[in-house]
Amino acid sequence: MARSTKRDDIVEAADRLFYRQGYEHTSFADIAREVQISRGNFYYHFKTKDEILDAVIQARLGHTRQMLSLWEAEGDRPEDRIRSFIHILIVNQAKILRYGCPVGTLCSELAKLGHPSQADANQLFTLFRAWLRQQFVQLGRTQDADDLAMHLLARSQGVATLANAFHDQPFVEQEVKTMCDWLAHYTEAAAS
Amino acid sequence: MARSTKRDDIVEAADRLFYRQGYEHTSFADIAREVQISRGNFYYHFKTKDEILDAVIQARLGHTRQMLSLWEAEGDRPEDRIRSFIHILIVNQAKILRYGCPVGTLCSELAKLGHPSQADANQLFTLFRAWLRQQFVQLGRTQDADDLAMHLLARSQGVATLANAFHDQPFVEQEVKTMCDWLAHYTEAAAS
DNA sequence: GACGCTCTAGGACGATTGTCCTATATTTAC
DNA sequence: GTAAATATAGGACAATCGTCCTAGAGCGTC
Repeated sequence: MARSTKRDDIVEAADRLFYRQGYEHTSFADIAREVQISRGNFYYHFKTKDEILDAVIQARLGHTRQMLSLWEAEGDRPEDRIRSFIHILIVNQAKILRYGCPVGTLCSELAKLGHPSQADANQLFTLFRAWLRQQFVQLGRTQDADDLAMHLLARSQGVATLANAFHDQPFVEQEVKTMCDWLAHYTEAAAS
Repeated sequence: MARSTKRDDIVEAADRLFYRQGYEHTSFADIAREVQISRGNFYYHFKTKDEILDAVIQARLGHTRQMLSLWEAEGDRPEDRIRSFIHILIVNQAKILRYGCPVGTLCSELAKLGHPSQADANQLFTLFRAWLRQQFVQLGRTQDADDLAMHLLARSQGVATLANAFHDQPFVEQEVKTMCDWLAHYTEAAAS
C-alpha cells in the first residue's frame, strides 16, 4: 500500500490537473512537474496518457462510491440524503466557481475528443443517477424515480456550469434553496 | 460582402469544428482542410488562432441576437417567447445529443484554458440571460426576473449536458415538458 | 560482494502544433 | 496594358506533444 505511493501521487496530481486545466490541455510535463518526477520516468508508471486517464476515472469512481455510502450512513431519511447531494454545490462551491463540475466538464471534454474512455467517465454520472433513483424509490416515487434523479442531476449540472461562467456565488445559494424547496414538495406528498 | 466570402467560410468552418471537437482540439490544419485552403494561406486571413476564436464568438453573438429578435417578432406573449427559448432543446436536439450546448461547452473549455476570450464567450450567456429577464419582466416578475432567467438558463444547460452524456432523447423531451409546466405556473400567476 | 529487483533520469524519436516568411498567382484599377 | 492590391501556395521555424529506449542509481537478499 505504502509501496505504490508514487503511483498514487501521480494519479492524484493528474486528477487535480485534469479538473483544473482539462485532460487534453494537461501534458505529461505538467504532471511530472507537479509530482517532482522526471518526464522520462513517467513511462515506468504509465505507458500512455489514456492509462492515466483511466486511473483517474477509477479513482474518482472510488471516491464517489465512498461519498455516496457516507451520505447513506449519515442521512436518516431519504430526503436528508438527497439534500446531501444538493449540498455538494455548497460544500465544493469555491472549486465549482473556478473549475465547474468535475464530472460534467470531464464528460463534455471526452465527448468532444471522441475519447474511448467516454463510457467510463459517464459511469460517474450513472453512479449519482442510480443512487438518487434509489433515494426517490425510498421516498415512494417508484414510478418516476429515475426521471426525478435525472432531473435533479441536470439541475445541479446546470447550476455548476453557470456558476463557473459567471462566478456567481449568490446564484448557487439561491438555486440550492430552490432545489431543496422542490424536494420538500415531494417529501410532503409522501407524507400525505 | 461577396468579397469576404473566404473569410466567412473560414469562420463558419471554425465555428462548426470548435463546436464538434472543441477549440483546442481543432487545429489550423483541420480548418484549412475543411475550407479547401492551404495551411500557409491561413495567415493572410487570421494572424493567430485566438483571432479566429474571436471572430467565431462575434459570429455566434450575431446569430444569437438575430435569433432572439426573431423570437421577439414571432411570439405574441412573453410566455410564447420564453417557450421559444425552451424549445431550442428540441429544435437542435440532434446536435445537442452529439455535441452538447455550443455556449456551455465553449465557456467551460475556455475557463479551463484560462483563455483571454472567456469574457467574450460569456457574453453569449449574458445575451440569453438579459433577453429572458426582459421576458419575465413583461410577465410581471419585476422583482425576481433575473433569478428566473438564470434558473431557466441553468435548467436548459443541465439538460444539454446530460443529454450529451447519456445520448438520451426521451429525457430531453421530458425535461422540456417539465420546463414548460414550470413556466405555465408563472403565467397563471400573472393572469390572476 | 554479487545478484536481482524496483525505481529514476535524461534524452532521442517522429509527429504535430501555431506562427511566420517569401514567391507566385489572381484580380482590380488606372 | 501595366501597376497595384489582393489572395494563395509551400514550406521553414522553434516548440511541444506523447512515446519509448537505455544506462544506472538504490536497496534488500543470498
